[in-house]
Amino acid sequence: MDFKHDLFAQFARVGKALSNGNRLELLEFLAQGERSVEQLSTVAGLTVANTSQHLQQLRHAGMVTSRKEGLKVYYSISGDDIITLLNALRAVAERHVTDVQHLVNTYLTVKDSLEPIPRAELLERARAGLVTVLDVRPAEEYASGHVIGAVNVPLKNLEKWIKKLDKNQEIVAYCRGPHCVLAFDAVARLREKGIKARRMQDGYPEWKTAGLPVEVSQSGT
Amino acid sequence: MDFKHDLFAQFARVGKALSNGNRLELLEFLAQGERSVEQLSTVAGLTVANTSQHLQQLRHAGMVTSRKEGLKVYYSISGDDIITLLNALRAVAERHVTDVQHLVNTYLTVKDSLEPIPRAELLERARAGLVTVLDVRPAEEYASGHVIGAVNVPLKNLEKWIKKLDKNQEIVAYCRGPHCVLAFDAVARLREKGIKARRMQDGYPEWKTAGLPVEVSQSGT
DNA sequence: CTAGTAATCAACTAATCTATTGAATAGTTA
DNA sequence: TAACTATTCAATAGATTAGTTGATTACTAG
Repeated sequence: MDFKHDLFAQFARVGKALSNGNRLELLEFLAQGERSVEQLSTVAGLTVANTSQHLQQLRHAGMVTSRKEGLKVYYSISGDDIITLLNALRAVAERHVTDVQHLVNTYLTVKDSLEPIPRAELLERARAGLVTVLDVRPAEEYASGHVIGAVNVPLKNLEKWIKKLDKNQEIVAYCRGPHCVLAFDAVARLREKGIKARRMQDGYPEWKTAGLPVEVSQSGT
Repeated sequence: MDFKHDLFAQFARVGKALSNGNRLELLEFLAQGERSVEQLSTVAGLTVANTSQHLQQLRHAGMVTSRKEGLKVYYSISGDDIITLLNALRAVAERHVTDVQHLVNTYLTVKDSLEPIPRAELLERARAGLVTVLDVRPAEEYASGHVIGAVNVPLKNLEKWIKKLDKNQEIVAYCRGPHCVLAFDAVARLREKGIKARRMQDGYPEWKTAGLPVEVSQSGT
C-alpha cells in the first residue's frame, strides 16, 4: 500500500508549512489581505530574504498565491479554507497546549472583564448606534478593508482620541485576530479612563470570512 | 512584542506534530478510537520504538492522551477538535496540493462513478431498508465501534460474501476515512460483479463525530 | 543606458528531526 | 524468583530545516 504512504506524505507538506512560528505569523497577517514581501518582513521581524523563502514554502504547500505588480510581489491567502485551518489549529493549541493558556492568561490580563462580544451581537448594536466600533490596526491595514462603520485609531493615536470622546459612548475594539494584542491594549487603556470598552470576538479576517459587511476606504485617523 | 513571538512558537508545536506523514497516519488511525502502541506500529509499518516516540511527540503537542492497562498502553485522540483540525488539513491539501489530486485521481480510479453518498442521506436510506451498509475494516476495528446496522466484511472475505448476496441489494461501503482505500476497493469489486455499490462520504470517525448513531459489538464476518 | 529598488537565488552553518539500535523499565505469568 | 512481554529510554548517524550573507534577476525612472 504505497499509495497510502504517498498520500500522507503529501498531507504532511501542508503540516510542514504550519510547523514554524514565523510562517504561522505570516499566514495570520496574510489572512487580513494581500501584502508585499517587504511589509510582511517588517511585521514578522525577519530579513527580506528569509521572508521570501518562507513565502515560497507556503506557496509550494498551496497555501498562498502571489502576483507581481511593477517591482513588488503581493502575496495572499489562497482560499477561505486556509483560515478555517488556522482557526482549527489555534483551537487545538488553546485547548491542549497548556503553555498557550498560560501565555494568554499572563499577557492578556484580567480575562473575565475582557470577555469578547460576539460578531452578530456587535453588528446589531452598531447598527442601532449603541456602540462605536474601533479598529486599532495601522492605517494601511484599515484602508485595505475593515468592519463596516468602524473608526480607525491606531494605538499610538489612542490617547489623543480618548480626550475628545464622549465618556458615555460604548466602544468595541478589534484588530487582527483572536490573539492580536492591539485590541486588548486599547480596551485596557480605555477602561483606565473610565470608558466602557470591550473587545470584539476574533478580528477582521474572521469577520470577513463570516460574510459580515466590510468596507474598503482610505479614511485615516 | 515578545509575547507574539512566544505565542506563535506555541502554535507551531501543534503544526510540528502535523508535519510528518507517519504521525498523520497514526492520528487518522487514532481518530477511530483507542489503540495500543503495537497495533499502531503494525498499521503504520513502523518499528514499535519509533511509533512510541511519535506518539510521545503527539502527546506533548496535546493531541493524544494515553492510559496504561496491564502491560499495554492505549493511546487516543484528545478531543473532537483534533478531528476538525485533521479534516481542515485534508481539505486544504486536497484543494491546493496538486500532487494530492493527482494521487487521488490515479489510484482511486473512475472518480465520477464513485461519488460518495452523504451521511445524512445514507442514514435515511439505511433506515428505510433500501441499502445495506458495509463496513470493510478489519474485525477488531469494527468491534470497537461502527455505523449502526452496518455489516462487517473485511476485504479479504469480500469475494465469498458477494456470492451469497442478492444482486439487487444496493450496497454502501465505508472504512476509515475519506482517503481510506478499502472502501474504494470494495466498491470497485462489487461493481465488477454487477452490484450497485457506492462509497459513504468520509468514514467511521467522521460519522461518529457528526453525532450519528453508532454501535459497539463483537459480531464478525 | 545607468542607477536604484524589490524580490529571489545560491551557498553555507547551526540547529533540529527521523529512524535505528540496543538497553532499561514496568508489569505479568509460572 | 525467573522468564517473558509491551513500552520507553538513550545514543547515534543521516537527512532536513532555518536563518545569514552576498550575488543575481526583473523592473522602473531618469
